Amino acid sequence: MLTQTITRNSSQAVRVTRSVPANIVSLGSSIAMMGAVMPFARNVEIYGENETADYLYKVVSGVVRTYKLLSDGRRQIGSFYLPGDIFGLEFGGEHTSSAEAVADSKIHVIKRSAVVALAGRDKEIARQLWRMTATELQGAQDHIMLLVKTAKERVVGFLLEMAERNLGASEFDLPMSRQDIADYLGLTIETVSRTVKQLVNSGAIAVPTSRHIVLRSRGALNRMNA
Amino acid sequence: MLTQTITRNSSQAVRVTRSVPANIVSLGSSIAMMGAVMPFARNVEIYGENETADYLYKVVSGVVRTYKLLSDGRRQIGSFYLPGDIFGLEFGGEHTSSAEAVADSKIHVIKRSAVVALAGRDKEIARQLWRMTATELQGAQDHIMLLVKTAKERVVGFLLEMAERNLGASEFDLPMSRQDIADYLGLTIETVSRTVKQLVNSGAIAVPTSRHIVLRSRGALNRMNA
DNA sequence: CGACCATTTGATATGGATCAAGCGATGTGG
DNA sequence: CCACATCGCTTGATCCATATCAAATGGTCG
Repeated sequence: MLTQTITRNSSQAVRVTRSVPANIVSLGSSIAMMGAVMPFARNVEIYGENETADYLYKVVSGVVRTYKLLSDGRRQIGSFYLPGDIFGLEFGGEHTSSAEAVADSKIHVIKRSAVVALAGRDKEIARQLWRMTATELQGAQDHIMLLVKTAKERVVGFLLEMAERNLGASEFDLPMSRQDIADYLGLTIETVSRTVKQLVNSGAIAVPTSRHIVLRSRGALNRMNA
Repeated sequence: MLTQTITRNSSQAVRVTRSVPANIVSLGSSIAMMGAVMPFARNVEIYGENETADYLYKVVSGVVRTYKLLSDGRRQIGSFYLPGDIFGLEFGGEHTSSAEAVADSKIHVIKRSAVVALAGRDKEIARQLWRMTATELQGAQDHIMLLVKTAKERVVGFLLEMAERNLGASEFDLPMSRQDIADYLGLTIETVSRTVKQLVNSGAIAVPTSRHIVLRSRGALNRMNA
């Protein structure tokens, strides 16, 4: 089912932690000054499930997917992370999913211990760590709702979600493959492909190239979204 | 599909907050001394989706389900909460699901503001709030993995989860109906019923009464769990 | 006892998976 | 720079797991 390079990228982030003023309020901005930016090529693993979570990550450019495998090889993608998104934050010491670059990406890598230490001193940072986990939870709950819907509803839900992530644009590129979409939605690529075609035929969307989506009728899409 | 009493329980928790020593370490125990225990009858709503999250809750006895409804009435149960479990904690101000008593239950109700205030003073409490959210996240991720499996795998997964929650006992009562199980697993009650029957026929479990489960072969069950 | 609700069982329908092939774009080696 | 191999996506034919529709059974409570 999957054909992916499992080449392990073994280079490590160079530690560039600087002394950080105590009144930092935004985790995102404090992250910007801690750690280093690393490039990851398409399909390269960023971390593996059950590995020690020594770092957290912020997408600078590109896209990342997190996923879990079932024993028989079925893959379930948990989330896609776009530029600006932070991922890999765990409460416990281990990653609960694997992470890979969907496309060539630049990722800010920050030592977890540095952030946790910062949170110990700065209540606001601690609060933001909590909020990030809460946001992830919200996303997982939305994902659950997606997975109990029909194929058409799942695809529509996915496209609307991607549109939102693109600031509500009604035209955008999909950075991930049909297989990625299928594994995110719990469908097969054939079903994704056929469902997209249906949406095109109904005039709700246009797909000038397979990776480019144009939302033609939000109304129709929202109605199909249950 | 659903037949449930939507009687709103309008009584409010009496505030019984006492002054709490600053060195409290366990959120669970601090909760035990804040707020009041309230009874909720079977199928009575504890809170509704989008309501202001003024309280959080700890199950003293009985069982609670949280759920969301799709516009057409399909219900997805997010979690079941058993005695000792805390639920209803939100990072933001609103509940993201509704909550109902599955059976007659006693619930400890705590003012959220009291806990948040406590967390502002006590770093350890703040950390526990974060951990609770992380635990919820973990549960939601496990739920996602359940929802992409076959019907048999879902039912087996559910039974193993319930066994774990009963301290690993290989014999336990199900406090919830087949409809609740179906709505948790994203299946119909007929499929749940038939799948359970299959497991009985294969000798993996016994079901002396519909609400009582005996795990006969963990090995077989684990093998079926993918 | 009788009514009601939960669960099971049976018959049939169907959405999405599977199996198989074709097509178009992309990149690579000669 | 072309030719061919490869990869990602689509399309078609068929199958099957689960839903749906319908009815019977069982359990519980007034």
